[in-house]
Amino acid sequence: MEDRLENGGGDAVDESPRRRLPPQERRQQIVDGAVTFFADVGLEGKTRDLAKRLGVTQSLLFNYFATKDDLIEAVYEQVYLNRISPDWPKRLTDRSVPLRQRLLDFYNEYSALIFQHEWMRIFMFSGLAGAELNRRYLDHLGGVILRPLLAEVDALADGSVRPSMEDVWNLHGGIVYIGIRQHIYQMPGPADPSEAIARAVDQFLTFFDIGPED
Amino acid sequence: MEDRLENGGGDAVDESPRRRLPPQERRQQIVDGAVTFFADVGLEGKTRDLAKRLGVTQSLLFNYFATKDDLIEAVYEQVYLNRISPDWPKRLTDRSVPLRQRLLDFYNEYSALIFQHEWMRIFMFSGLAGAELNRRYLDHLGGVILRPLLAEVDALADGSVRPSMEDVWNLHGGIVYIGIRQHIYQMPGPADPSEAIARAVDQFLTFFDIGPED
DNA sequence: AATCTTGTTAATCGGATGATCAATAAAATA
DNA sequence: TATTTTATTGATCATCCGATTAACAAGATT
Repeated sequence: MEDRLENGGGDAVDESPRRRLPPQERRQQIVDGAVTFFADVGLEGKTRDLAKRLGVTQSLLFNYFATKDDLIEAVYEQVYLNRISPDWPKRLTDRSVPLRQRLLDFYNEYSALIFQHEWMRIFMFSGLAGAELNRRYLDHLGGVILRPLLAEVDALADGSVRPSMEDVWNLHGGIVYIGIRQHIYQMPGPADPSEAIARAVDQFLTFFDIGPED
Repeated sequence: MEDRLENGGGDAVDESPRRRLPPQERRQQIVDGAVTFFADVGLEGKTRDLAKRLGVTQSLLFNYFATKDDLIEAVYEQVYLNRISPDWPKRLTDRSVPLRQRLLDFYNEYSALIFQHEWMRIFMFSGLAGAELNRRYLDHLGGVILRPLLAEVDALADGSVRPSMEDVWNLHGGIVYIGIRQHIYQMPGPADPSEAIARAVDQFLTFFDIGPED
C-alpha cells in the first residue's frame, strides 16, 4: 500500500533541475505540502517521504525549520488560522434575521470550511496528540460561537424545556460528525450536506418550539 | 511530560525477579497492556516503551507476536470484539416497549461501553490509519442497529417529515460526539451523560411527533 | 535433589530517521 | 561577462526501532 509518486518504474524521469525559490515562497510550499502529507499519513510521517513528495531534498526541510516539531507547529498554524471568521459572532446574534436562517448560514459556511480532508484529519491527529492549539480552538469555538448561540436560543425558547450548553454541543456534534464519518472513517457522505444540516437545525429548533420565522 | 513508571529516582527498586507465566496468561497480559499503551500514545508507540510499562523485555513481545503489526491486530480484536451485543437488534425492535425507552436503553448501555478512553482512542487511531476493522464495524453498526432503528422510527412517524438514514446518523453522531469531546479532545464531559443522551433522543423523537409512550 | 522443558533475557543486527554541514550551482549584482 | 550571494544538495552522523538469536533460569518432572 501507499505507492504514490513511485516514479512508475520508468528511468529518465523529468529529473527537474535544481530550482531556486525565494525563501518565503519555498517555505510556504513546504508548509502546504506538509499539511497535505501529514493529513494523509499522520504526524509521524517521515521527513524523507515528505521531501520526496515535494520533489526536494530532505535536508532542505531543515533549512526552513529547525526541527520536525517546528514544521508541525507551522502546519498547525496554517490549518487552524482563520478557521473561525471573526464576523460570525456578530452575524449569529443579529436578531433582525430569523434564528433558523442564522443557524443555517453559519453551519453551511462553517461546514464548507471544515469538511475538508486536511482540516478534519489534522484536527483529529492533533487532538489525539493532545496539542494545545486543539484545546484553544475548542475553547474559542465554545466561547465565541456556541455560548452566544445558546443565549440566542434561550431568548426564543418558550417551551418548558430550557436549552442547555449540552444541547448546543449536541447540535454541533451531530453536524461535525458528518465530516468525521467522511474524512476520518472514510464512509460515503450524505448526498446533500446542506440538507442534512438543515434537518439537524430544524430538529434542534423544533424541540424548543422555535419556528422558522422567529 | 509522560514520566510514568519513572522509577522515582530511587536505586534499588523492587527489581522484580524474572517471573514465568503460562503463555496464554502472558499473552493476554501483553495484549491488555498494549491496548492501554497504544490508546495513550497512538499506534506508532514503540515496542520498547510498551515493554517497559509491562515490566518485561522488549524481546519478549516478539516471542508472542511475530511482528508489531500482529500485536496491533490482536489489540484491534481485543477492543472491537463483542462491542455490539448481539441481542440489541432484537431489543431495539421489540415493539412491546415504547420506542423512547428502547432508544434510551440502547444508548445508555452502548455509551457505557464506548465512552471509555481505550475504545474511543483506539477506534479513532485505527480509523485514521484506515484499518479495515473500522469500516467493518461501522458497516455492522449501520446494518444491525441504525437501519432497523430507522424502520422503527419510520413506523411511528406520523408527521409530514419522513425520517431518513441521515437523521439516524445525526442522532448517533451527536451522542458519540460526547465521547469524542471527552476522550479525544480531552474536554470535560457532561455532568450526567444519561441526561444528555435523553435530551438527544427526545429532540430526535419530537421532530417526528413520536411521544414517550409510542 | 537432579534433570528437563521452555518462558525470559541480554546482546546485537540491519535499516530507518531526525538532524548537520561542507560542497554545489542558480540567480542576483557589479 | 565576471563575481558574489545564498538556496539547494549529497554525504554523513548519532540515535532509534523492529526483529533475531543464543544464553539463562524458573518451574515442572523424574
